[in-house]
Amino acid sequence: MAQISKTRLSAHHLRAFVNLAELNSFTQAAAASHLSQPAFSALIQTLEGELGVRLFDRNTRHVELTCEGQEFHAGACRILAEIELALGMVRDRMALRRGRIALAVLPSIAAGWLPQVLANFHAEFPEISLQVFDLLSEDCVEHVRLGKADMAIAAMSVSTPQLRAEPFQTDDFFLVAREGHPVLAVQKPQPRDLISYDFVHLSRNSSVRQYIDAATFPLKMRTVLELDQLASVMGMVKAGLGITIVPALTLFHFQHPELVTRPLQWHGLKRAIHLIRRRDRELSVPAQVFYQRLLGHRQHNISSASPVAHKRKTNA
Amino acid sequence: MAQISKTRLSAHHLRAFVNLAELNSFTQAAAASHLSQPAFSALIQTLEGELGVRLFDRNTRHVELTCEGQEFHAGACRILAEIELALGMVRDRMALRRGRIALAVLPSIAAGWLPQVLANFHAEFPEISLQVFDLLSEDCVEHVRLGKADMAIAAMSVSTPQLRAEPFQTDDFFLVAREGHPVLAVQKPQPRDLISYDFVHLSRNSSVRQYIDAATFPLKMRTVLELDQLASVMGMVKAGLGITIVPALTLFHFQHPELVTRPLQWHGLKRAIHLIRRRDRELSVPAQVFYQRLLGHRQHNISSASPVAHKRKTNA
DNA sequence: CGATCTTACGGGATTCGTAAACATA
DNA sequence: TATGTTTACGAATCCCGTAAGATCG
Repeated sequence: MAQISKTRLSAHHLRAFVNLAELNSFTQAAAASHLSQPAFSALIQTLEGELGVRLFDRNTRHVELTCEGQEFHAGACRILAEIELALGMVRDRMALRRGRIALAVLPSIAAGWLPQVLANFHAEFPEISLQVFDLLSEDCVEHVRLGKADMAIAAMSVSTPQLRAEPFQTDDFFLVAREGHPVLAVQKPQPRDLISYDFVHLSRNSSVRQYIDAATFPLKMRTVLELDQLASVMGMVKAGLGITIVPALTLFHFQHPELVTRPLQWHGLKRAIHLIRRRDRELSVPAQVFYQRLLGHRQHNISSASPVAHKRKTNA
Repeated sequence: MAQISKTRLSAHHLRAFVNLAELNSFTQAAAASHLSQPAFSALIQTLEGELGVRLFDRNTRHVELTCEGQEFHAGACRILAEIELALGMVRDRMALRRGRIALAVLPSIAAGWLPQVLANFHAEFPEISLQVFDLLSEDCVEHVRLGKADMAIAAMSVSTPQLRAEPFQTDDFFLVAREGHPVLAVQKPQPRDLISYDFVHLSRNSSVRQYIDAATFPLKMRTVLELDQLASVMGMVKAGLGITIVPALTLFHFQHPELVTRPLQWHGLKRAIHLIRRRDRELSVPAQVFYQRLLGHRQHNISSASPVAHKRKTNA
């Protein structure tokens, strides 16, 4: 019914009505409604006018619900309850007592520093359900584009009408070799220092590999093996099949007594990790808060978290 | 919570919000809400301000609910539904105050069980004025067709574009004879057991008579007298001029110590009483309530009310 | 007469519509 | 550029509080 749009019916009216129905006194109900008594009286009259029914039988000594008033009282209580409920749910969301966050992140991040951030967040807001998609960069972005994830952390930048990327952290590359490998004798190895050694690489379509190929161009590495999984690469390097180059964020794969890592400072060999969001969609309240937590952890990640874990080894 | 009294939340706001949530366009939703578009825009902003959450992600090309907005949408719909409900109930109750019901019913019903139903209804809703037309079935239907009556209870079924009939109750036929009449010696009289006795009948154009003639075909009754009024038939039977057959609903005419009634179970000898209404016109609220009362009384009428009243006599 | 509801009236906030500015595909 | 949203602003309305009036026990 279009009736309702016409009906100037507010929660205020309903609360006042219920107060009067339960207190049976204009004076008391007015006080309970934080209104002057005449204003309250007018309000009840307005309500009766809107409904077209007299809701109270009243004189100066007695106030009592009419038949229609009783009928409406039940309805008014239910309406107010529904309002409380709806408002409560919204408030809960704002207070982070409800909600859901979906993230799409690189596997290296999902397995690296993210768990700690998630754990902290979950400890603080246990009612927020969390979902993580660990995907390669392209798929991360796609998840955001399709709305499956609120935001993504990926090793690429996107700037489209739909998506917005902001720099989040940078990721330096490290040389990894088996302990005692001759390449470790070189203090600050450059591309030309490495071409004589056998390499174990990630497969040619990985973004990491493309960074490396670009940075060493036009030199050719001696690739003895290409693999898809970093864990496999680690095994091969440990077995002495060759050396490899990987980003800092993946170094946790290579934490092993027999392996040594060395930072590489080659021109252009630096991954840019971006935080990607949709332009047209505001982050949900929980996601906004989580986003702040992410930014708070960023500093640690770049300079300390991963590299620190290996300082021990690189200096060894 | 005192929160609500503070919250300036009206049905107007909710309806506007729901319109926008469902139309996904400020312009269209503003029209649907009978507001100018800027006013509508401001209204949504007010609502968002009240709740403290952004409810819509929007730009000039796209409007879409946020996560929190979806949550609130469900709540808003429920609230509006409750409002509709409460308003409807009040309006219904109001209608019951100053209403009017017009019925067209068979004389046998008007004099039989209807008075009790009317009396109960009138006690419950004294402000409703009642009108009863006691007419033969055809005229009952005609009164409904012409709008003179809200509904009819008649011994016929009609199914036209205008009228709708629904089965209401069935009406068995009874043999009536003066006490000591030889026909009473027969236990379960069939048509052939009756043709040797004199009959007092209703006139040939009455629907009751047509039922009887059809059920006894091709046998011929020995009709000594035809009358228009059941009361007259009763007098004749009591005087010993003959026996007769009448529907159960009319038996109250024959409650007399000198008369005996016997149920007849002949094939096809059973009146179907229908409740007839116009298809194009919804029953008024009072009429709807009365209709419910009718249905409530129906069971009694069929199996107990009339027959029970005569069990005493038939067993005598 | 006294407690309580209703009416009268002025100030202040809210809401509306028109017109112009702004944004995005 | 064209469509659609937001901002600006004046006018009408609504709402509230104070003060006076009316009513019933």
